[in-house]
Amino acid sequence: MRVTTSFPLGTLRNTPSEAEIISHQLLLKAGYIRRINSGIYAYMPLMLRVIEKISSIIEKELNTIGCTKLLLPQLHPAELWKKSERWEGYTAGEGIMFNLKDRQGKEFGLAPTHEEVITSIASEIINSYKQLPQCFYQIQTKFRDEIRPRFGLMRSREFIMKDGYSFHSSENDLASFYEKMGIAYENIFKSCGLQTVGVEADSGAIGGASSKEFMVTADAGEDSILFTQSGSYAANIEKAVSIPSQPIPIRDNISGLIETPQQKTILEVCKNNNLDPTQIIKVVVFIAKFESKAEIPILACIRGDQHINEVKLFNLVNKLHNSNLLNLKKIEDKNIIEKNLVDFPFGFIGPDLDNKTIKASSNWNKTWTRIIDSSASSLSKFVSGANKVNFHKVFQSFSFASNDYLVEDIRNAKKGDKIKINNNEVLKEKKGIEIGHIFQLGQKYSEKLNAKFSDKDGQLRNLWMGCYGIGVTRIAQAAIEQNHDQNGICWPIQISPFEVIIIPTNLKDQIQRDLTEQIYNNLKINKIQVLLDDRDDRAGVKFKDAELIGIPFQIIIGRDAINKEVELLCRSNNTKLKIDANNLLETFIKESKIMYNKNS
RNA sequence: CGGGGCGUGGCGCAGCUUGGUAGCGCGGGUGCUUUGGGAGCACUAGGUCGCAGGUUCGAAUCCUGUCGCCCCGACCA
Repeated sequence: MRVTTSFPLGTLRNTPSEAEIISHQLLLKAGYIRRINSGIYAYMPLMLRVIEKISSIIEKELNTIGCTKLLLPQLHPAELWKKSERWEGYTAGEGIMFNLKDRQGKEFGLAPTHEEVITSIASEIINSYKQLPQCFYQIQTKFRDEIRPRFGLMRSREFIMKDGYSFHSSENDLASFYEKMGIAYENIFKSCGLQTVGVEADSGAIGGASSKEFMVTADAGEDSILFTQSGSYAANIEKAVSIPSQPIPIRDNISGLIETPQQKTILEVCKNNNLDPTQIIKVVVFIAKFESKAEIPILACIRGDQHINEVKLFNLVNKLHNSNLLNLKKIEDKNIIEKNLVDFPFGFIGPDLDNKTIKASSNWNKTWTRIIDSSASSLSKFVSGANKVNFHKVFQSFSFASNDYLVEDIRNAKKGDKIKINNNEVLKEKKGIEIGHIFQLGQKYSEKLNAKFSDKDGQLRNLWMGCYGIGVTRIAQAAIEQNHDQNGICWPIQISPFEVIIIPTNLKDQIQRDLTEQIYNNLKINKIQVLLDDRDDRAGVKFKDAELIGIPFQIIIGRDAINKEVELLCRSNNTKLKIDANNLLETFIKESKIMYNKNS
């Protein structure tokens, strides 16, 4: 490709002010993307080549394990999503699915994901266990009405995703395919030149039993990963399980009511009464709203020095009820409290708060669902709210054993926690960018969409399903976050838009021009992906742009052209080789091979 | 949705306090010079100052409303 005739670069001298993180700034400055609207971007020619590179790496790896590529519609009829009972949750309120009506008033959604469509197709074309297993995938634009799009392609409203769906005759077969997919994912990310870590994850709104996320570690990441140094454990903070520190034993001479005027926070209570946060149980109040319109008030109790993990709590509450949980909110708003509660001692609530605090006139369920984290339930003597304004209380040998209480893990694991009692390894924390996520869905969708097959015994059974996503455009940006320097992008060669860029320093020099053409044509004939910067600009301009756009190799043709000598420069480590033009192709092939092998 | 910031040519910004009809750097075009690290000189094109009202002889500037973008959070995955 020639820059002047077929591949305008569109680089900028100044960094657009809208970009906060380095990868986003570089994508804009180097002309890879242009913003059209919040969270909506155009992929410019350079970017499209990166996307195509990543896509073909994915395709190659997935085809190897027997997956089949197809392309599904992006406009989905609401009825399909109503069958899976996700329409409400995905469109109402804070749902992420863009939706619209056609001229007849029929409802549609713009696809954020494709479980419904693929399951409905699978149910039609898969009849027998003999056709299983089967895995379909596609690479396509997804639409998500993100509450807050940010950081360019990291969280955008339109993005390119590889999504795959597998179908199995048994849970075992699903589990083993899931493992195979995990390995394929590792190969894919390695082939893209990325350093990733696989972590246990929450399966969120997609649902299902087991799920694993693949993270690119980077400070700009939106997720937190907890892991041990040895690699024995790694999980998303939303999912991570750990052992909290030992509580400090509470002193013997304390009992009964403690007057705690205006002391609404754990810290204030501790400071004024010579207590430690580990001796206190804090009670946080939530309201859970379900698709069935049911509203259930929740008391969540946890040791004072620990924090509630709302994802864990959400999943738990969701399981307790046979309707979908739409939304779980802390109760803080005065109006909501006044409308639904009576004599509510906000700031002084204990785990034994009376059900009578819920007003008869309220829409809420009239019993508190009491969920106790095990960090709290293991305390036999502790301090908590006395359910009376300005008072706390010492609970002596209080037990959470009755039916009123549910003891579960709703605690946020944190760095410094141990993962096993007899193991001194502690958790460390890093930020990560989620670029892939694999799920064992089980039969959730096949059941709702009636996708069955005949098993060996002639019985109709629900298909077992897995689903597997990779953020293609997100990989591109994450790769920049991991591979750049002060001068610009340093693409891993596997996903670079070109392998090499030719920079003639002075095109007015006939000798340089001739040598440039000769080298360019020779590389092209030999199927090297080469960009020729044939702009009649000064050398400095072309050097700067080449560094900015991050092509891994530069061939510089300059004064020594008269001696048939050129330079081969490596972008990432800045090493320069002076070579005879006749040996250039050979040397380049050798050097690029080394780089391909190093990265993957 | 709450908090903060910002909307002035393709990009980065100044001007606004104290109203007088828009400016700088980069980028673009033409010419000459220059040619291995974002060149120099000269000329030049390009802006309903986000939008709508209002105040005023006169509004980028003051007032009201509105839309949008970015960041933090909530939320979401």
